[in-house]
Amino acid sequence: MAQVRTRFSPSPTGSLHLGGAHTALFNWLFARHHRGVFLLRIEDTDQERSEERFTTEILESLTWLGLDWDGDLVRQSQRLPLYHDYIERLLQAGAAYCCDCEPADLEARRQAALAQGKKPRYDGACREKGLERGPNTAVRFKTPPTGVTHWQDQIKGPIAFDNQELDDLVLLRADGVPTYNFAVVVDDLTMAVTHIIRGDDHIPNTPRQLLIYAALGATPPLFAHMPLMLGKDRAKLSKRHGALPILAYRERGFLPHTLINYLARLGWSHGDQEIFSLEELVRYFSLKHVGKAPGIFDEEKLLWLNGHYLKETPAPDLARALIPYLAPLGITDPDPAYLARVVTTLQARTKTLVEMADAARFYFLDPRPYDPQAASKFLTPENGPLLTEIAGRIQALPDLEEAGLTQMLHDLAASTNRKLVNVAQPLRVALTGKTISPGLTEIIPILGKAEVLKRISQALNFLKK
RNA sequence: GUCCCCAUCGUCUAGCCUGGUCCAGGACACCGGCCUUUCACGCCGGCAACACCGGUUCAAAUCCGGUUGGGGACGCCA
Repeated sequence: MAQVRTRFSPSPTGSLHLGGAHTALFNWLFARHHRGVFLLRIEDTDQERSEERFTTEILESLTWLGLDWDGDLVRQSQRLPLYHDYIERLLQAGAAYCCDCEPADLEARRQAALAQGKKPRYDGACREKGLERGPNTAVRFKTPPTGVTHWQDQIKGPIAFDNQELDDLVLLRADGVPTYNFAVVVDDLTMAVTHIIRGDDHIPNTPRQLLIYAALGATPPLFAHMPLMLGKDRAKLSKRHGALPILAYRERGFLPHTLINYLARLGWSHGDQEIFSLEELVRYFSLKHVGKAPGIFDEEKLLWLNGHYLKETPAPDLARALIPYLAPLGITDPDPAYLARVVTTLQARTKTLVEMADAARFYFLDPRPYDPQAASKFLTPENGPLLTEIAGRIQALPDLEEAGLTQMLHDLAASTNRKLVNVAQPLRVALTGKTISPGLTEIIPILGKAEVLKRISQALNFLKK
């Protein structure tokens, strides 16, 4: 087989969402698996709704996910002469014709048909008029009235449409801008795309595109329609399901590989395996194991995966990734070595980088003001002597080894006739301001003796009031 | 409405092509328990599905047909 060439072709009318990233990923994986080429094309023929800021955001999203594309970015808006060239060919061949029907009329006829329960389709009014190109004429495709258009879908299997179900679609608008179905064919043809992997909401477009390839005398690429990603209510994923732009997941503290792993496993599988490195995904990916049924996006599982990768990522790497999330809390320029130690204590306890940053707060900032509930329960006058005693013992410790600290806490519990938890909690609140934190014997060595003693004395001050 | 696609635990899925090894396996979530200085992690255990009806066959989650259900598409949007 010739070299595999796939493409991702978003339209810059909005942010890149999960669904788009899903298709982009499958195209990328397929191309990389076959050591082929992955192209990126911006479908900006809708001049009304396309915006440059969305193109920028889409590129940033793909880059963040690590989905790198080959060659230059292609923009449909810069290929107008090419489309006109192909329109001429179709017109010459008698496979297309000009149409001067009023858009408003067409819309009215469409609504009327729909209201009568009929399939809304263009009636071919201008088909035999022999109109010339003019300022108000669009160009339509002359769809064969009979016959069947079919293809072997690489995911769904054989699919067939009766040509009579298809109407004469507009190829070129009156303003000279091509429509989606036409531009896509010209682009995929000229970019030599071999496999079109896209959402199965494009299935109805496929016979139309196939017919255009045929009219052009070209061999069409292979088509693979992947199942759609649905929201909790089983409808196409959209904002109301909380489907956020890809970059919003970055803001919420997800690791890019979490998204990659999650998206890969939605609609595709490799036996029972859930966790995949990028290399494994590239190695194992195959259209053969892409399922046909739509999948529902499950944020719980995404969180679980992120928690998993938070545990797996080496602390120094994670520390670097955490820095941007610390800044909003007022923690800037943290010492890398210190931060890496901090991260080690938080990896198994948080599910996002945002949570981790929040949990890391006390390592850098004054634990005061204390959590009111925690303080009223544990920073009580009767715990004063206990805290004083703890301070004394820590002061006396030659070093802050975990084993020694554990021993000290147990000894103290025994000698003061308390349960260990009743020794630990007051100290925890004194050091962190909260009742929930990493283990005390992990925290103390990181904060260091001086800081620990300072925080205990601050707590003693507090409870005297 | 018409056309098209789809159908295994609540969710993601394995198995289906090449029927028997499946009274259906894994994961998330959930529920117990263990561990434990808090919270997590981890470990152990549990709950839970082949949409329905027919057919083919010695045998069907697996093949065929229909029904039902869900989704998608019907633009001078992509």
